[in-house]
Amino acid sequence: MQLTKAFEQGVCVMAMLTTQIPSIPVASATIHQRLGTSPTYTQKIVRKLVVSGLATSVSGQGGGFCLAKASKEISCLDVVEAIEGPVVTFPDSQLLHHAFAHSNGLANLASANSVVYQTFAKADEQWRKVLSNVSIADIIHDSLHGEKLTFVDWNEM
Amino acid sequence: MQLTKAFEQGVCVMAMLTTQIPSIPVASATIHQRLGTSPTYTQKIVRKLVVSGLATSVSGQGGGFCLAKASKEISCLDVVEAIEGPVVTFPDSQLLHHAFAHSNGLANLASANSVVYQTFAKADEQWRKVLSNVSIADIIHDSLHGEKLTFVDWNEM
DNA sequence: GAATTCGTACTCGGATAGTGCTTGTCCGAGTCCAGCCGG
DNA sequence: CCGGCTGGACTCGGACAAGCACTATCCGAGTACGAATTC
Repeated sequence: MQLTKAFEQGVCVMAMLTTQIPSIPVASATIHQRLGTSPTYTQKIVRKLVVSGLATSVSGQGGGFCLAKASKEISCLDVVEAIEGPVVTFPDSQLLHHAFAHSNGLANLASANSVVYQTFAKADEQWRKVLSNVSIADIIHDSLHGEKLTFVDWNEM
Repeated sequence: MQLTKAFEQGVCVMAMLTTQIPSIPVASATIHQRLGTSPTYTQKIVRKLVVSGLATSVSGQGGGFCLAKASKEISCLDVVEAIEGPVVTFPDSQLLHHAFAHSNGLANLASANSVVYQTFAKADEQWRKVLSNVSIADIIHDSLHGEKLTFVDWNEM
């Protein structure tokens, strides 16, 4: 069970936007060139960040993408859910319910379905909790090992 | 991000084995008929439970599968890892590292890779912790709503 | 009547299709900016 | 001057193709048990 690689790209994009000089948007071309990824696919991923309200887009010449809010206001979980949608690990196709609904004597086993569902819901909740307590700013800060953050213009590099 | 449907089948199998009269193995045919799933694929899933030490197999006529140990000694996490293998949610293909390793001034951003990795490792750990505290016996018990567990022979039903 | 053979029922495990989601491409449409006119 | 055209650079967003992991099938091999066979 893994997140998709699209999420990994999403994290990279957020890192670029965070370290970008705030007044200058990062162009789509700049992003996929730096990441070495597919131009159009990466564009779609960035678009998800925009739709989720983590980034803003600027059309036209000199356009691109900017961070929508302070990086300390954006958690890892926000990025996960922007790219992957809501996280529900138990693939509830009601198999337990269907398997045991018509069994003599043990028909109550059918309700194991919701018991399992709720157990995984709790586990998911804990997973989300950890990620919601770590912001993009925290990630950047911890990466720099005390070095001071300097904004750059990725378009120029 | 979801577990596979194979896992859901695995849970159903464990539920059957737990409620089966301990001295009689459950035949492979019995399992896939009750679940309404693919015979051969379900067989492969059960096999994974055997390899992981959650179930035992009996060859030959009258053969089938039994629980390898008491159901209260088997956690949800055991079943997850038997079917899915170890759970690592961050798909670490070193994209962050490669993207920023050769950037002027911000090369330290490359180490964000391991920071993110460890963040997700913590989240995964919490997820596992919840599941390891819930046993198959707990699931069965909570499903029965106070009704007493009666063992049956699924082969006969 | 006991050992051997045989048949049946079952699991083991690899090779190999089918399917659906992730990944990637293409293209038309919309938007913004800058420079070029014409009044 | 300055207001409106025009072209280029860019994002928007859907339709569609490719790749890969999950799902599913098939088949040969191994194993246990019981019944028939043989001496």
